[in-house]
Amino acid sequence: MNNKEIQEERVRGYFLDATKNILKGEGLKGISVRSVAQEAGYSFATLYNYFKDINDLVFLCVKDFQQEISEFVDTQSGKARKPETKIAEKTLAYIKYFAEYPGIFELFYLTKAVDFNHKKESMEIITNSLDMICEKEWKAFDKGKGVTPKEIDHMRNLLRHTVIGMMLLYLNRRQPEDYLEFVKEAEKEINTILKLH
Amino acid sequence: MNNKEIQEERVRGYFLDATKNILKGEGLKGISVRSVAQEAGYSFATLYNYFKDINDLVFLCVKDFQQEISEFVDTQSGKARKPETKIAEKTLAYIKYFAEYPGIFELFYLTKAVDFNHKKESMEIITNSLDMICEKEWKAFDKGKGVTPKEIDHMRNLLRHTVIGMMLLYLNRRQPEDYLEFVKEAEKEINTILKLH
DNA sequence: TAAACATAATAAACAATGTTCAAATAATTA
DNA sequence: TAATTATTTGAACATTGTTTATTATGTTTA
Repeated sequence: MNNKEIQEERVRGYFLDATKNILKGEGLKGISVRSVAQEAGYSFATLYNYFKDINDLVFLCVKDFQQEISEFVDTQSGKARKPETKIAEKTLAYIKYFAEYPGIFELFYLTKAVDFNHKKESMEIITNSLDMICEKEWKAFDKGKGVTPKEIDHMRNLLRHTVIGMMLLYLNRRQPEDYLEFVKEAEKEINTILKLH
Repeated sequence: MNNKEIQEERVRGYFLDATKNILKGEGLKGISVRSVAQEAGYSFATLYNYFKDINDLVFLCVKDFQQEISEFVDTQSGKARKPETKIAEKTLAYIKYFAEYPGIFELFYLTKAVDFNHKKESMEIITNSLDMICEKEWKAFDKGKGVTPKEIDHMRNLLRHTVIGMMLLYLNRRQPEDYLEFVKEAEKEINTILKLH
């Protein structure tokens, strides 16, 4: 990478950081060509020298956020016991992350697919987001006797759908209204799906 | 209701119908003050004589759509057998409705709560949408022996969350890509939750 | 009937948004 | 230093939601 590329990459980073800050704070409603550029310290027109459009910039954040979520989940979940228990812990941490940053949930799950245009990579990161977080544990679960791979596949799908549905209703429809109640309900549903008691 | 009120109600109806048509066709992206007014046959400014703003108008559609969904589900689901079977059938029909009209899913579940402003009624219709559709069957289920009310409550929550999560991923993230596969997966998850085999 | 009034519909105007492009500025090179 | 290249930017345009003053229409009253 030559000097020019290094410098370009730096400027791109300023815009990316600005976008991430706004998303974590105000969410998508705070994002505009002008607000991002101001936060980055450039004119709004400069943005178009480094990114195709504002969507392009927003969806480039997906990768970084998935990384951040992964790290957050690791700090939250305890030391290894049964894989199912670990999956339950990680999934709950996953939920708590999005409850803290609703703007990132919005970006991951509530933006329309058509806005992604040709950002197939970001799309796939999101689709597999939770599964990737628990990848190791699902594999370990698979090795343990008594559950067929098909059943595990089914559990993983069910878990993903339930978690996303719960978050959607809580973050977008205020149901349940109370955070603690939300977490309690989430624990209960996760445990049911994973057959933990 | 005097003549004036009747006529006002009629004009409101024209705008409402226009909005519903656009939502069923193009979805929220097709909605604008100008497009709705054009479809209704009025100037865009006229809209503000009858509705607070464009959001007001859009959220007034919720009630009508919930009614329409309810009727659709009734035509789709067969004659009564076990309540659980009926719930499964109705839930699948519910899913199929939204798969046909993604714009209405968008309106029901993907719009931000803050946009609802003071439209608490629309909000509650949505929150209880699926539960209302299957209300009778859940009650019948409750009367059948062998399942506690608490367990039923839990099943209802789990079903709601899973269904919404599935629809979100299919309609917003194209996962699974294929409609038939989506329906098959939905059936499987619904049956698991309702303990049907 | 004609003037005064009330109501309904609208056009004009404004602010905020995304985007493009030519001009201005900064950096590099001969 | 002058010329060239690269980067940054302001001006401009289209589209959006919303407000407000004006027009058009119908009704009431002197």
